[in-house]
Amino acid sequence: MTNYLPHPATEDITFPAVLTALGDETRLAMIAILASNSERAMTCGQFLQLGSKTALSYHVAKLREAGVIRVRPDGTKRLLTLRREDLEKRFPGFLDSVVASAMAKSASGDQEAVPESTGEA
Amino acid sequence: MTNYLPHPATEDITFPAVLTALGDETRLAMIAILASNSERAMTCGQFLQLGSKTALSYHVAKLREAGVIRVRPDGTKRLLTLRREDLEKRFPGFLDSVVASAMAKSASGDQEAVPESTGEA
DNA sequence: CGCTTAGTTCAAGGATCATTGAACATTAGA
DNA sequence: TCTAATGTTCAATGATCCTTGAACTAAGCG
Repeated sequence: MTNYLPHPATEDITFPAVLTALGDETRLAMIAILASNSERAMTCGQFLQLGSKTALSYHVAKLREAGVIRVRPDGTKRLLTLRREDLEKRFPGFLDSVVASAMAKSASGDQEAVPESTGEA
Repeated sequence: MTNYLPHPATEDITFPAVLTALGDETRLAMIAILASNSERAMTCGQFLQLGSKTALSYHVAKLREAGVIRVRPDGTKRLLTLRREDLEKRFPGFLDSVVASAMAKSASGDQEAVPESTGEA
């Protein structure tokens, strides 16, 4: 199994859990960054601007447990992706409106896309 | 001033606060009921199915402080309304997607519209 | 093996949350 | 004025949240 970190099945994602997971500035910023990065997978390390390693580990777990992101081990790293399709299936239009609002807010904070690692993971 | 209960101005409504306010089953249910009631004002008492008077008072305050609902005194009652236009101005499409998902979820719970008080308060 | 990179786990701490019951305030009606 | 209806406030309680630093695990490189 490439997938030993527990993720809820699509049908087990609940709306209050997703809302709660997104109702935190750090996590909302992570989602905005992930979305603005054109859906490319990102590592926890690429979010260090938002908090300490420990704090990020905590927030990543929250987002994963709520079903908002998928976390896949890759060497010593973790690759994070938005569960866009699953969320769209379950809560149509919701993620897009969240991302739009989250990016509008963080626009004042001048959120530039994270530089690509030219090769690959 | 008809409006002594503190409400945030439209431009002061923040996205994380709104998400946090909605990330609770009771409050989400209240929003779904308010929306399903065709935007008519409702009183706290009409939500007693969802919790005690004290608990409702608490949740109503949370929703008001986050800018999700407006609360207007009317006799001994409080009239609650969704701040639909303000939210739409600030987070376009968001409320509609939330209401849609919230009603889909509570559909299993068989949420019928609250009977109208045929006369008026 | 030894070292580095990347992230996790744990315990502790302070903050906020949601619920409860008792007491209170306000408005309206008899 | 007395009483009922509708909510609010307060203090207490147990749960959950977010952050921190220290210790740890796991993978890859030389």
